[in-house]
Amino acid sequence: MRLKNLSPHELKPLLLGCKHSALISQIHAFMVSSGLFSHGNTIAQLISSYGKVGDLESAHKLFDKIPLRRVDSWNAIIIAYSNNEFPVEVVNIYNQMVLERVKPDSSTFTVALKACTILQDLEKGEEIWKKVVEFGYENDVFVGSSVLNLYAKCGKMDKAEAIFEKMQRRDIVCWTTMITGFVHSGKGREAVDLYQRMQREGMVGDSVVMLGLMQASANIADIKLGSSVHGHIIRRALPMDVNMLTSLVDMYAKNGQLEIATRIFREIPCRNTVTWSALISGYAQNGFAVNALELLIEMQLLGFTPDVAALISALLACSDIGSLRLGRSIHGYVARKVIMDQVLSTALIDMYAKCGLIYCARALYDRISFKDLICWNTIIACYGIHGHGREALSLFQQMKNKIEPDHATFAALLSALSHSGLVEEGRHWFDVMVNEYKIKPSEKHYACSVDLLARAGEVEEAKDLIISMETKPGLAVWVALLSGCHKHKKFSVGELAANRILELIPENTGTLVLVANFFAAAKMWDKAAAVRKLLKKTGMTKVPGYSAVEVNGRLHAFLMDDTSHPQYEQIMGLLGNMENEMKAMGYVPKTDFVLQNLEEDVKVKMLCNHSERLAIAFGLLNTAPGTRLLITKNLRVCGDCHEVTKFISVIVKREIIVRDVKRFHHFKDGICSCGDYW
DNA sequence: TTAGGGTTAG
Repeated sequence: MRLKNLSPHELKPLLLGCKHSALISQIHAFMVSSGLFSHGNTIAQLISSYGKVGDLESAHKLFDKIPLRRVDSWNAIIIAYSNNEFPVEVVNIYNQMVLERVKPDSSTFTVALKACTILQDLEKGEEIWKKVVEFGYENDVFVGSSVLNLYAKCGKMDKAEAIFEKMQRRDIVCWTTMITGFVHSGKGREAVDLYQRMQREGMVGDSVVMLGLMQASANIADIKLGSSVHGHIIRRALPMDVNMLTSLVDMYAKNGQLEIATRIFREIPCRNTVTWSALISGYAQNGFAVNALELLIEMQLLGFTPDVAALISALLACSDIGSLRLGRSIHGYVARKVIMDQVLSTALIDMYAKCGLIYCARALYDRISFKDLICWNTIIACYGIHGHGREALSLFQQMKNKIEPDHATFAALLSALSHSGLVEEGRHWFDVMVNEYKIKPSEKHYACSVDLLARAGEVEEAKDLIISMETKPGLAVWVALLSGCHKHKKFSVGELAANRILELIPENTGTLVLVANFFAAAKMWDKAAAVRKLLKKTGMTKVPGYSAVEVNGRLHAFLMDDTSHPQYEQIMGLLGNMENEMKAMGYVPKTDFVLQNLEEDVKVKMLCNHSERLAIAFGLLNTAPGTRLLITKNLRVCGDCHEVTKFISVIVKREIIVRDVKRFHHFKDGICSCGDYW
């Protein structure tokens, strides 16, 4: 290339097109030799060009050589660092600029505020904002949207709103920043309201706004909103790039519409890792653990490397089905290939705990130097489901000195106390939550407390707690009360709870079955029959109870009375032999748990076919003596099976862990970790 | 116009 005859004016477009550092250096050398170097504009351009190709060393060397640096040179270097993702350097250069009394302009402030956002450095950001006001840039939309984003990303939506309301001019980016800010802070409703206000003010949403609204739809589980956004995108012919399609997959998946999500996914021509992860997480979060894991394998077969999000979703799937072997192998993969972060560590803690290995969970937890809120909440919840209420409480005591507990912390704590029957502690911490931490109890908190009281037999107090609720009590609290009444045979309060549940017209069949079973236990056969009729009439059937056990890395699931299994005869034979031994040891079948009006011997036979027993027997037959078994059950484990498992643990000298929908039962030497309190 | 808002996860 001949540079000889070029003027500074002609150099600029040439520099703009440069993709290689060497070429820029050549132009740079030419400028020095031909005396054009002192031309300020072109120097800034040169710095910027070095920045664009990532050669920050050359950019900075050049910057250092400038004798009199004007704001455009400063901007060129600060933007170069910003674009190459060096936020700390951006802030340093900004500081240097202020020190040298160079007046920043709109670009400087914008970039500096963005750096503070990335660093989550609210203090520095606010200091910069003071300068913005001092130099009269507070009405600049670029600077304005940057400060909105700073507040939004630091979780200070109230401050963002205050500035937003005072803005004299708002462009689409300002609106979007607020909308996505609300979405990220879990306020999907506010995001939608703001979008509607934006429309009223004559603004038209672009692709970024639509992405935000799709997240809001997932956030507030509003599929109508999501599909109308989808329609809007099509009508306005907004570009359907892979990001947009990924968000659609994510939105439909999060709304439980997995067929639609999968259909869109299959039609995407060039999926990326995020697209895969979005669908994997959709499956995992909706309880389709096996589909999630299959998809993880499929993506790898097609040459994609799973990212952290995919692995975390896969771990969630492993937790769900209690697949320790797969969970461990993901842990191994992660340890070799991925940088361990807070989110991943927490997912691993959760996986080990849900697969029965609470001590592995604890070991991982102990290795984390800085624990965030969710990490603390997770370990407390883990001890809770294992029935270690005291340990959960002790962790909570440590936590509250280090970090502010939130509503989820108290939900985990109350649930832990409830599983361990720590009634007095439960009463105390519920009060502390309300009066000291000023957390308004949610349905979940009430449900835990009602559960705690009712399970301990304090059904009157539980009933009064429900009556004291400010909001209308939902299904969860009445169900908790009903379960307690069922357990303690408090049929009159129970009947009240059952009636309330029926008034609320539960969509969940499990809940109706619970009510029917309660009426049966109370020998209110007419009412029980009426509820069963209701179940049939509305076309609802009982969710089949099943139990699963992992043997040699494969998951085997059993339904109740599963005669189709190839080893059925052997399984029944083993159960029969063990039953004789158990009877000799003093076992009496608890036929109360068969909640139908049947003959006693038929009831006993029905108990024997409970799915957890089939899974246990299968596990015993197919693993080496002494192997610990983990059984996962999708419903609650029944009282008779609980008793039987205790005996089995003695007869076969094995640890047997049963994880039901609520919690763990760890059987060893005839004792259950739950102390028979569940 | 060199600058601001965007996809998956515990």
